[in-house]
Amino acid sequence: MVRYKDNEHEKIKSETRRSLLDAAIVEFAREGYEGANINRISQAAGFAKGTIYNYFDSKRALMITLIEETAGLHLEFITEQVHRHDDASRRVELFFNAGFAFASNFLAHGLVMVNNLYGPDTEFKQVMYQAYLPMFELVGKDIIALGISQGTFRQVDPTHMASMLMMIYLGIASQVNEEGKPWVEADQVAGLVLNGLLNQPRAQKNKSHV
Amino acid sequence: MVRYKDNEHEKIKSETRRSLLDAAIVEFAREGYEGANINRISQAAGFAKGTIYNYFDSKRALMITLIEETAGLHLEFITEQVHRHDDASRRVELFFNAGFAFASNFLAHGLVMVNNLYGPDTEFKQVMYQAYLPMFELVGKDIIALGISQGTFRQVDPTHMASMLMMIYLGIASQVNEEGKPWVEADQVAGLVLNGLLNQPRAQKNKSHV
Amino acid sequence: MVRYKDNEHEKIKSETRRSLLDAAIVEFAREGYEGANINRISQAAGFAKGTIYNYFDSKRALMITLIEETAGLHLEFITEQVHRHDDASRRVELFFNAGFAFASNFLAHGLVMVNNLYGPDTEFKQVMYQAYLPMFELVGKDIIALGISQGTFRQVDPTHMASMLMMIYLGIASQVNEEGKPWVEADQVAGLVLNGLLNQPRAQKNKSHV
Amino acid sequence: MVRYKDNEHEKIKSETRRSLLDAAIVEFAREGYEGANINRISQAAGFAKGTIYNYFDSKRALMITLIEETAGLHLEFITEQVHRHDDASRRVELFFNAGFAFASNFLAHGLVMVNNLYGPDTEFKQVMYQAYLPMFELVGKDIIALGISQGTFRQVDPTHMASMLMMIYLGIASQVNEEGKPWVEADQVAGLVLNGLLNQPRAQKNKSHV
DNA sequence: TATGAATGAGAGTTCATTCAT
DNA sequence: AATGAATGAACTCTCATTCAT
Repeated sequence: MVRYKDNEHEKIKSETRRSLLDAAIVEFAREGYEGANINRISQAAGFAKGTIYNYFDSKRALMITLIEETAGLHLEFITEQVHRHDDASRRVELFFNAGFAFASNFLAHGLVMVNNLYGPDTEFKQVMYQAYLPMFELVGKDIIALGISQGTFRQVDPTHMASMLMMIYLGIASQVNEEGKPWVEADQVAGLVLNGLLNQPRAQKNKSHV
Repeated sequence: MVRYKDNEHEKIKSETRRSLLDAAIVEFAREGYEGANINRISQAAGFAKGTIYNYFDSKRALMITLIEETAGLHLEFITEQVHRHDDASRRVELFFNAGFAFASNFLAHGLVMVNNLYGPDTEFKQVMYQAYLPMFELVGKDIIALGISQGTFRQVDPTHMASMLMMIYLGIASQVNEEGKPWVEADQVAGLVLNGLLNQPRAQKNKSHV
Repeated sequence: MVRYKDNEHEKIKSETRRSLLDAAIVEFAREGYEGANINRISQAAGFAKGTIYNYFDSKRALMITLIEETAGLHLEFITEQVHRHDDASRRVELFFNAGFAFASNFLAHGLVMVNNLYGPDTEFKQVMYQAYLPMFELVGKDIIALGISQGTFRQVDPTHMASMLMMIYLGIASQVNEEGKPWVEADQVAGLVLNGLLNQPRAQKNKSHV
Repeated sequence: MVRYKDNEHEKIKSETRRSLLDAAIVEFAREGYEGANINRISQAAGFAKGTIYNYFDSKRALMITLIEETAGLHLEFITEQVHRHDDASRRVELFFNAGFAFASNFLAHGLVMVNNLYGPDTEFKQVMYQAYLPMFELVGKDIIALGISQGTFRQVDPTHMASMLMMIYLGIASQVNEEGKPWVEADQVAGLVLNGLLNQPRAQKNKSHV
């Protein structure tokens, strides 16, 4: 039994896998899970129908891979930006800004996540919750609890408030138009939320627009 | 066919239609649009599978009917409660309370609406927006603009703020558990939002929890 | 809820089902279970591809139905003939004659049974054994045990000998040519077996041929 | 490519071929021809899926090779034992004993042969008959005709009786349980058959069991 | 010689929809 | 108006086979 396994094969495999995942997220975003067509994904990636099954066990497995990959990407994207400042109030703004930027830059990923979050498939929902737990923790600890300990936020329950922020974020960020623009601006939402969080609500700016 | 029978026919027809719609909303809520099974809907309503096509042109037409019907029901439910008080701040609370109550009492309807709102089907989304326009107007005029004219709310753009309130409401209210309970309370959301809206943010109550 | 279910529907259903089963046994006989094509069966029966699924849950379920139906038919066919005489020796001859006649007249049924009996599918084997139990009992009780009680057969274990007869029968009867003719004659096998069973082996007839 | 390497290549090739055949007979026995998976065979033999096509043109060709190889093995096994005695009656016993021993010792081979013998694939059946012709001849000449010339067997047609013996043997020997044990003993079958063959049927032994 | 990524024909199955009754 | 048998397009998934390395 001789093994010729070399870097060449590994490289091809990883590139093919990447193409398939990229094609899949686009298809899932456009058609939803049920409407998505596995053969179309394979062909959009430049391969024959069957190829996708060399990389993923099933349509469901493909979606689950995408959810987990996206959650990781999403977390990384947001964490990196939130941690740029140490002030909790500033972090709230960064959180919404980064979140909305993610929704804009990774339009398909965002749509797929929201489809799953609000869709009827309970397994996907479960996977979503698991995969997004770290982000809940980020918001709860590195933003809310931080703000409380810094004395700038009211004494709220961090977990509870984290849920609320996440939901507001998801609810709004997910409603983007076709270019990835949300209907409202990140700063406006951040402002609204901060007014609810701060011990000393800030002087109102931008009186004429939210 | 004699005339005195016509009314009876109309009644039977309308009862059948009602049963079908009721069965459909449950099926769509549980399975999503693509996963829903026309046959199962008919059976659940107590009819054979062909019957549904005597009342609706297609599965899509059935869903569109449901969206429009639900939007009407939803608007009526919320309008009735919001109009119980004339004070804009009080109306914000009533709006969230009524909204969450609707999500609880009309669980299936709520799930189907959210599925469509966040789902991939653009036609359904269009129909949703059209159908919910009156509710946007209710919030914009009878709550936000009212509050501004009453002097209690900041000078925000009513349309914009109405969008934001609707999205916060939908984002949160849609994430209910299986008994229809949302993760956060209507009052908490209303409090958060009011703090962002009021000229004079209220003294903070419930310091320990949100 | 009005029911128009009438004899017409029942009749159509039972005729269609019959056609499908008839087409199926032919297809299974020619192609084997794995090689058989569900769509081809439906079309051979004069229906569209999908029709078969209005009558059978799956390809497997269809095969199981056929096994059970055939076993019943087979038993009925053989029982009727075996019971024509009360003498055990005569019944041995009738058994082999009836069995070979069945293999000839129900060629496809016989091939399918033997395919399953000697094939790799354990579920089908199980179903076969269950379905053919009554025939084992027929041979054990109404032939072997009868012959012993009549004093013409040696004191053999009825169950054991029934197995042996069944296997000899199946082994031989199943090897028919394309017109349904077995390679050896029923009478010859019966003769061979009777010589092994009888207390007083018969005078040898047909000396020149087996 | 230097010459002294050729022998080594030949050896490696032949070892690889052997591994593939060994893995194949197991897979075919467990899954049947249609259910067998070429990929799984290669893997079980310790090679990648493509390797098998360096040695066999196709799945069918692989099966045909196995049939022919097994028939040779089978014949050798039985011939060797049958020829140990010169007495025809004794040879009948040896034939059944050796046959049942083969079924036990070469369980997978036996299953595959029987699958093909009773299966729907006519090409495989043809190959089987061709490959087993020498064994038919062994039985016809070295057992039946011998017994007749020795005066111990009745004047039967050797070819015909050989068919019958082969079929009884295959029919019974093929129905082994998972450890390779047939339901009835070789001696019992031999006894039954001998009683049908002998000029002077033997005194009955084992009256209580078969 | 061995590899394994890629192929694509073909399978079983589902189900919205039609229509004669 | 209600029925339910029939339809057939469309889908996911399997796997024998090819071939460049």
